[in-house]
Amino acid sequence: MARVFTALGDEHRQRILLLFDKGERLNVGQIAAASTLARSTVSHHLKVLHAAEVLCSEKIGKEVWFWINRRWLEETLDNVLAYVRQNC
Amino acid sequence: MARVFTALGDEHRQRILLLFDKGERLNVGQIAAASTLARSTVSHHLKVLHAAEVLCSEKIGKEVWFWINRRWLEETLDNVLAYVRQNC
DNA sequence: TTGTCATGTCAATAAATTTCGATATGTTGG
DNA sequence: CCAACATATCGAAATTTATTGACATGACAA
Repeated sequence: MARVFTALGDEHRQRILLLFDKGERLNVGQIAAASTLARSTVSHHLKVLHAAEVLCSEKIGKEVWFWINRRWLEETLDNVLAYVRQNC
Repeated sequence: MARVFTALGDEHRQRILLLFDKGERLNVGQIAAASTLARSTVSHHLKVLHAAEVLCSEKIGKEVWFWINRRWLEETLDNVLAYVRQNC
């Protein structure tokens, strides 16, 4: 769960997340095209986001499609918010 | 707002935040004593947390007291959660 | 004023992360 | 099989962040 905050605590990764429209899936090429970073760098950030379970992915043919793990994000933020309300 | 995630995305800073009981105020000495890090390192992390507005501080005499900015934390998490629910 | 205590700041080093190009892997179409 | 394509991975360099002890500051008490 702590990994989520690390993942979200980077400007480029935040930009990547903001690319996604509601329920949209994007492949690496689309994400890289919208970024100023090199493809391999984008790949690195996607790995971090995936490891934090913020993004899900599925490989279809040659392409890998990513989408936001809304459920996990919501659950994590909800838990932290509940903790704050109860203990802070 | 993005700074909050950066601030929370560090293990040592998370530990520091978890030290605080509900509504409690702690001074730098108490926080440093509960940590394995050097005092100057703790001071650095407190600065980061303060810059992100996660912690408030007040100097009283020789000591500086810190406490959690519950309102800001709650507001930030609430906003992000609302965004996620609406756009993800 | 002098000494002590709590904390902040500085400069140097260490460690972690980011970044990129080159290369590898795996997939599809010819 | 071969070529073209999408993506991942590797290794090195660059950048950022973390870490520390030494020193500075500022408050209080004697």
